[in-house]
Amino acid sequence: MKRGRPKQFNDDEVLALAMQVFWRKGYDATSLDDLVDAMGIPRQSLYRTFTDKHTLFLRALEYYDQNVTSVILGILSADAPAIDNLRNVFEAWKQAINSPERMGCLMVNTSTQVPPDDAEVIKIVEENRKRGAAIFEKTLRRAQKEGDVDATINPKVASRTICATVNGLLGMSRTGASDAFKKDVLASLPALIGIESAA
Amino acid sequence: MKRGRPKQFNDDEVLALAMQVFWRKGYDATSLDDLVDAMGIPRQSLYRTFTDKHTLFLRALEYYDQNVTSVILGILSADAPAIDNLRNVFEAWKQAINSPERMGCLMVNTSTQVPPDDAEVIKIVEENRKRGAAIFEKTLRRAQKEGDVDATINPKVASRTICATVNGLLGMSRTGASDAFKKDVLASLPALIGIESAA
DNA sequence: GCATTTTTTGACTTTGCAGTCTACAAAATA
DNA sequence: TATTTTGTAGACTGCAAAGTCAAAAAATGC
Repeated sequence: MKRGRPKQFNDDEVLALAMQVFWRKGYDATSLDDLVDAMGIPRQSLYRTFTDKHTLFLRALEYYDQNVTSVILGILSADAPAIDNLRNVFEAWKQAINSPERMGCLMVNTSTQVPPDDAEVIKIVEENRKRGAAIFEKTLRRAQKEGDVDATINPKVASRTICATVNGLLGMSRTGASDAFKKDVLASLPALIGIESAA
Repeated sequence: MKRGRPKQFNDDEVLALAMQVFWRKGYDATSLDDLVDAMGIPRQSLYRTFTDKHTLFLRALEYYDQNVTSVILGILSADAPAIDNLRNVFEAWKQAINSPERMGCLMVNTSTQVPPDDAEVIKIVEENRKRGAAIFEKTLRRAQKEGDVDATINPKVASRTICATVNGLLGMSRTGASDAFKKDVLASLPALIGIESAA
């Protein structure tokens, strides 16, 4: 049997809190005091559980991938007509871009913040993006097969373009792009895959 | 006549060097030693001339606006058929996005790096973006008047969408988006204003 | 030449950070 | 109840960073 005092916190719960801080402030601007305050655990417990700041950041990126990005991927992979999944993901992006916290996307933020020599972080960010674009493309191909999207659309080009556009808008949403600006860009996404805008 | 020992450097020249460092590394990751090394001036001269790190950053953003962004605006404002200006600006973006230094755009980088409460920086970034989108839109309207762009294109929506897409791609170019990815997205920009891709 | 003004120079101070140490508390087993 | 294990608490350390100071250097004006 396991002996000793049990932890008074749940690793995933406090990791989610750390992720929030990194998301809002970025890696460099986040101090250990910020993390300790937000996570609500003693500094020593943080080090015992997560090794150090950089390792905690890697864990936070993984957590984001598995708990935030995965929602998007789940929408795209839903057992429904592909066209519905595409429309739903547009709606989900709209929510993220219009969220009042204006935090953007942790992966997008990190991609312009990471130093060029931090291979571990770059790898996570790149894989996250590639996977997102790939699943969007796959869903788009299915929508074409199901006859809901024009077959002349190039699914790889369209998914990459949409990925870039959404990335850009997520970045801009942090510095207060206007509602009109965001609305215009969001409304033009459906046209990129040759379908009518919902609104 | 002016008295005292003359400066051994030119303010704008060293400001350009400081801008390069901020552009490559970002504000937080840039130390004063980095700046002093790159600018090639004594630390005290830096403080005398530019007050402090944050003020120097503001000056660097302004310098970027007036010397880098302005090139883009100049292309769009050239005394030539608007359609030519639009095609030329697509080409200029292509150059920036494919530049081997992979620095992206200082304004795009800053928009995901700036803390939410730094109103001065946010204002400069936002104005830079607004002005860019506005001049693109103006040129697009002129191209429509000149009969080279389909009149059914909504110039405001199209310019905003292109702005978001280019922003996204500039951000991605820092973490090594593939050449194929960048090429696909760049090639789909002309379609957003209803014209054929050059390549 | 000498006083005055401004820049240079490099050492200095201060601050804030990541990470560590130590003493103690709590909870589980025996 | 003693023992073991782990957690908590917060002071501490070392370092790198931003920013300062005072003396020397280089120019001008009297």
